Amino acid sequence: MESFLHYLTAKGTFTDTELERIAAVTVVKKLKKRQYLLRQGEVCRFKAFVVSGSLRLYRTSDDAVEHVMRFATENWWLNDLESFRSGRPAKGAIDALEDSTLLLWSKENWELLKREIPAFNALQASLISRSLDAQGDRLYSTISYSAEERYHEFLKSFPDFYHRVPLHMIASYLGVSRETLSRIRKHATVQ
Amino acid sequence: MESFLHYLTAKGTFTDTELERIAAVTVVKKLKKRQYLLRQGEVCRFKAFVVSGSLRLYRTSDDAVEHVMRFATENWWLNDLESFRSGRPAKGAIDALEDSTLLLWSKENWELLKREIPAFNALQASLISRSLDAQGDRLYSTISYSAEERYHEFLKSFPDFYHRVPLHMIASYLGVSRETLSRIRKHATVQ
DNA sequence: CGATTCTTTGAAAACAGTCAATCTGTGTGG
DNA sequence: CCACACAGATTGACTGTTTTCAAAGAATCG
Repeated sequence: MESFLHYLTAKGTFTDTELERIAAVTVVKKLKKRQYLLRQGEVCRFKAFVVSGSLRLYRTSDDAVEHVMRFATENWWLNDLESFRSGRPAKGAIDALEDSTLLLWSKENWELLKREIPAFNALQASLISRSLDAQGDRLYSTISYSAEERYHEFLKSFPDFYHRVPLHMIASYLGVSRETLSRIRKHATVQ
Repeated sequence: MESFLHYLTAKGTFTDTELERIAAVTVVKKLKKRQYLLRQGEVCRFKAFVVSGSLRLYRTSDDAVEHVMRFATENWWLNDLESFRSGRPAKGAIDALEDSTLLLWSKENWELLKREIPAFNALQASLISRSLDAQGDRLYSTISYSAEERYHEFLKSFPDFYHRVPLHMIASYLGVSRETLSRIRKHATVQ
């Protein structure tokens, strides 16, 4: 909770009353490694903020292969945006890669905070825009770069994931098989 | 302009005064095929709405290959979002695929409309969220499906693009070479 | 320790990219 | 109106990359 309040004050201007108001409606949730926060097909009724640990959002295709859409660690937001917004069943599932501590807000409280606290509303708008930019860049790199280049870009962007996330999930995130990523990595270290 | 007012009233609730206010600050722009609306490196200072015609937003990689990020036709919005928001040089360029008619708003007027007209603000927020969802789905399909599956999905989503957009640009959008797409298409029609 | 998860490796097959040539249709200028 | 140029699409032959399948080797955890 501490760290979240630091995060908020770093990202926007909030009065103490506003911070209390926000704190009053946040719920702390702890997840063990491999526990689900959201299952595919459920409606996503929350916004989550990662205090510690790491999680992934992934989709499962018809042939039962899991495809990682995003990772999230300390100070990242995470939910199934489309399901949260529309109330439709989530296309993705969310589970924990490590034991994690999260802060959750119900959709009702989230809307309330957006309405009542201008800086909160501005923050979330800016988060959405930045997600869109980031996802645009990722899309560009998947249609433009080779698997090897994407892997190195990934490591540059998220250096600590190398240790915290299993290789086969990074492969899945990059859209290549784990065998291919294993070989790419071998190449890189030999040089 | 007519069609845009129809679009607006279909998407939200606007009073006549609001519609006039919006109309008062929109600029009509016509582009010939192959003309640029935005060049890579320029700052994108406008939002555009496509009344007729079609355009593409693309990035050029170091090896001088063009990669189509998106297409836009009638009733689509288009700009370089990141540059528009941040004021940084655009990573993408925009040009016309056909002779096109657009409506433009300067950043100042756009912000003004968002501030003054709640329904306008709501509309643009919803557009951003939907873009994010759509781009998420596209990302999923690029990391999950084969080129052939993606091509058919593309045709299902945008049937008229088949006639209006050159094949090599669809290939670029899908992240495959034009030769590969040519062969995929041949396969499909033979069956 | 035993079980599970994760990573690596090899070999074959499928797939996609490159290069070069050709073919097609469109539109422009003479 | 024709000829020519040009943009776009296709094809073949070849190369290179990635997947798949199967097996085995680490690492981690209870």
